[in-house]
Order: sequence, then C-alpha cells, then structure tokens
Amino acid sequence: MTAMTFRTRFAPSPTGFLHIGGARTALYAWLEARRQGGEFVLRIEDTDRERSTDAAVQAIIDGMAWLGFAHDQGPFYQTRRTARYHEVAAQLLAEGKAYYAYESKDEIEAMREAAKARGEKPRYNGHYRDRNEPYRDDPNRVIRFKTPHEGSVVFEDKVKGRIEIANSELDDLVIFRSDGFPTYNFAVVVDDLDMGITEVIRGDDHVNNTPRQINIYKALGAEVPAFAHLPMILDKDGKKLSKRTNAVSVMDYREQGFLPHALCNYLVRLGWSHGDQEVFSLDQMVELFDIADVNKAASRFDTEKLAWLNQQYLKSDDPESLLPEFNWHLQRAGINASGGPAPAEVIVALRERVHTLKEMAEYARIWYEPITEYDDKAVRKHLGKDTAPAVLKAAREALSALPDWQPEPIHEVVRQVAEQLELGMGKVAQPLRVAMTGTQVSPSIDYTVYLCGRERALERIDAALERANSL
RNA sequence: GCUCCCUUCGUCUAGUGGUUAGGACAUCGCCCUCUCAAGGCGGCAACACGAGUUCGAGUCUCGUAGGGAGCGCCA
Repeated sequence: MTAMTFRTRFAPSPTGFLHIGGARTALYAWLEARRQGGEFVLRIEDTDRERSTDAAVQAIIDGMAWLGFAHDQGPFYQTRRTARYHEVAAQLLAEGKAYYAYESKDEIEAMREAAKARGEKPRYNGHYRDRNEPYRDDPNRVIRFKTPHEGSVVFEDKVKGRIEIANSELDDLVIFRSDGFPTYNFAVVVDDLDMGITEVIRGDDHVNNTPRQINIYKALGAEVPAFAHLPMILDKDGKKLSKRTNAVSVMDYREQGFLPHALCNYLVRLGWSHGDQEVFSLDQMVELFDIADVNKAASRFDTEKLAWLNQQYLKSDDPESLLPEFNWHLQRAGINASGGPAPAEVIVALRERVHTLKEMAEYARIWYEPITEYDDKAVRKHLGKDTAPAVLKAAREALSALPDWQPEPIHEVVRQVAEQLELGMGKVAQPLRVAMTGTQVSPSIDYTVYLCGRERALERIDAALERANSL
C-alpha cells in the first residue's frame, strides 16, 4: 500500500445554516489537515431527505468561505452513493456478517420495553441473527449488522483518551432500512473508508456510536481511522445553544459585526490553547494547532470575549483590508457613503471606540447624513456655556481659512482657539463636538471635524451658533 | 434505568508529583486625557467533595456529588 495521505472531513447534514459548533468542528478538521499537509473533505450527509435542502448546502459552503477556509475535495453527497452502500451491505451479507431481519416496528418496540423492564438498555434481541433468513420482499425487511458478542471495543480518542465499551452493551444495529436507504452508522463507515479519511473529527455526541462503527470497520477488514471527539459549545448559561436565545449561525455573527478571522480566532481558542497566546492569525493556527491539545470538557460561548478579540483585529488590521466587510455593514445600515469621508478613515477614527463593525457603521452615520437630533443634555451643558459662542465663532473663522483640511492643522486650530480665548481644551473641544455630532461623545475633536469635511463642518458650526444664541 | 464522558477564578484557559496555582475576557481602582474609548499600572477571584498512594497531590487511584451525551429503520 502506498503511503496514505492524511485526510480529515466535515460531514454536516444540510438542514439549515452553518452552526457555530459545526463551524468550529470544520475549522479544527481543516487546521488538522493543513498542519499535516493533508486534505480536507466536505461530505453532505443528506440521507434524511425530508429535511435536507440545496439552500442549506449552499449556506454551509458560503459560511465556510466567509470564515476563510474551504474544502479540498467534495462536496460528496450520500444520496448519490446508495449503490455503493448496497454493494458493501451485500458483501457483509455474503460473508455472514450481516443478516436480514423482519420484525415490525411494534415488535421492536416491545423488545425494547422488555429489555428496559429487566433493567437493561432498550435494544434488539438478535432474534434473526443466526437464522440465515433469505431475502424476502417484505415491508419490514432490514439488514442488521452482527455485532460481536464477546470482548470489547477499545480506541484511543485523540481528545478524550482511551475509551472502552463492552460489546455486550451493543446490539445488532440496522445498517439498511426497510426503505432501501442505509443508516447513518453504516454510511459514515463506508464513506470514510472510500474517501480515505484517516482522522475522524466530530462532536462528542458521536462517542457512543464509535464502537459500533469500529466493529463495522473490522468486519470489513479495513484499517480503523483515528478519532477525535470534540466537546460541545454551550451558551452563556451552560445550556445547549439554542436558536431561540442565541446567535447560532455563523452568518448571524457576520450581521452582528464580527470579523471572520476574529470569529475563527475565538472559536479556535474555545477548547484549545497554546500557552498564554490569545491572538492567532490563520497561518499561526495552522502552524500551532494540534488536535491532541484540545480540551475534554464543554465550554461556554462568551460574546464579550469575542467582542474584545474583534476589536483587537479592528485595531491591528490594515483599514483597507477591512473595507469590504465594513462597506457591507454601511450598506446594511442604509448609509450611502459616496458623499462623505473615505470609509477607511472612518475605520481609523472609530476602531478604538467600538467592538463591532455594526456599531461602527451606526456610529459613522454622523459623517454621511445630516444630524437628525441633538442631545438635549449635551446642548445645554456645552452650547449653553457663555464661552461657547466665542469659541464657535473663532473656530469657524480659523477653519474656513485653513489651507490644508487635515487632522493636524485642525488640531492646531483648536489649540490656538483655546490659547487665544485663554480656555482649557475641554472648553473648546466640547462645544465643537456638540456642533459636529449633536452629542458629547466622539473621536478626538480634530478627527471628528476633519471627517465632516469643511463644508459640512462650517454648516454645523453655524447651526450650533444659532442654538447657542437661542438658549 | 443502563453505558460512556466531563469537573482549575463569573467565563476561556496554563498546569503532565514539589508553583506565592500563571495568562486572557469580564469586573473594580488608579494613571493618561478635549468627551468616549484605547493604552499603562494595580486589586478581587479557582483546583466540586471525600478517602487512598506518596516525604509531598490541581496533577496518580478509588468513591461521592453535580453536569453532559448515547441507548432509533435521525444524523
């Protein structure tokens, strides 16, 4: 056999958007493949035809693309592989490792009840196991796998460690349903085998399925891949993430104004760490990530820390690189940026003051649209001062004569006005700030004035002067 | 009910027998300051519990408690 290429996969069911937990699973699998110089496969588990949709497949691919990583192979669809599943099932049947069973659902239900009554797990009693029943055209016909009675399955999970489950705890699972479709536990094994998956990374809700799957691998005489079961992501209160009370789609996070790499960074740190490091570029993640360093316990999603990380990136990224995402938010906020300052300059002005691009877009409105309302308190406090009119007049005059409309000269103007009138910077900056924004909070006064543009700045001073005089 | 898994500050985590149990977010205080931030400095704050092994246990073993997952012809 030739050296096997390292290969991981992400295998979602296309029943909705890309879930935040799924996104982390995909990220880990992608990182693991990258680090090992292997491949990352996307497989669509769409055997549940009722709930699977094409739109959901697209949403998953789009979500991954937005986050910044993509599959190397696929997408493969399980529904297009049924012939192959039949083939493998037939082989198992021929080798006496699987058998036809014909119980009705009611009968099976009764078996479960009986088992429960005995204090055992609800399970199939193996009635048809050694009967060698031939194929019959029967609506109850299923194919079951012969789980070994003796021994136990042991595997070394890359995150959970050694796990052992006795075969006596398992029953003969259905591998082919009466409707002619394979069941999950069977299809995954065939798929992972055919696709050459060497490391199965998935949520830890699958730990209990793994021994069954390993038994199938063995029956097939196949090499068993490595497994890594990831702990769950819980909400703020330690409950299961639910759509009702949380943002669960990665696209929800986009709408809330988070950067894709900030979200990746947050996700990679949730359950994994590398010393004291908090900030990781995608390249660094690829270099440093190791699935073996992932924690065993579930963790809670903390939006505050995500917000902090997001701001770290807002501050350190090249503003130009933030433009596509920021423009997307301006547009969503209904802001037409064409008549105002360059968005990149707005980013520089605001990135230390907001945590998300959504906030930033909202905040930026004052430089693109007329002031719709003045904060009463701000007006009374700063325009109501008896020094305010003189400040505004002096500033207006100097500003209108300013040859070079740039933050630095504007700062110089403010400084000189203060000096001339023998006032502190606050006495000058605040009335101007209220004039520019209608509020008493904004970026540094020079930048706030600068972004307004000369024309708008002078207009706003005039309007403020009017207000000051009428107080 | 049965099986499997998990448990370090409020949260994310470092820690692989000897640490003043470290960092980050949040929080509180101080500094800086034209507002708000950002930044700097500092504070508060954790080994679930009980036995055992050991000279020595957050680290190893067992038990208890709490939490989670699974026990489908769903994935």
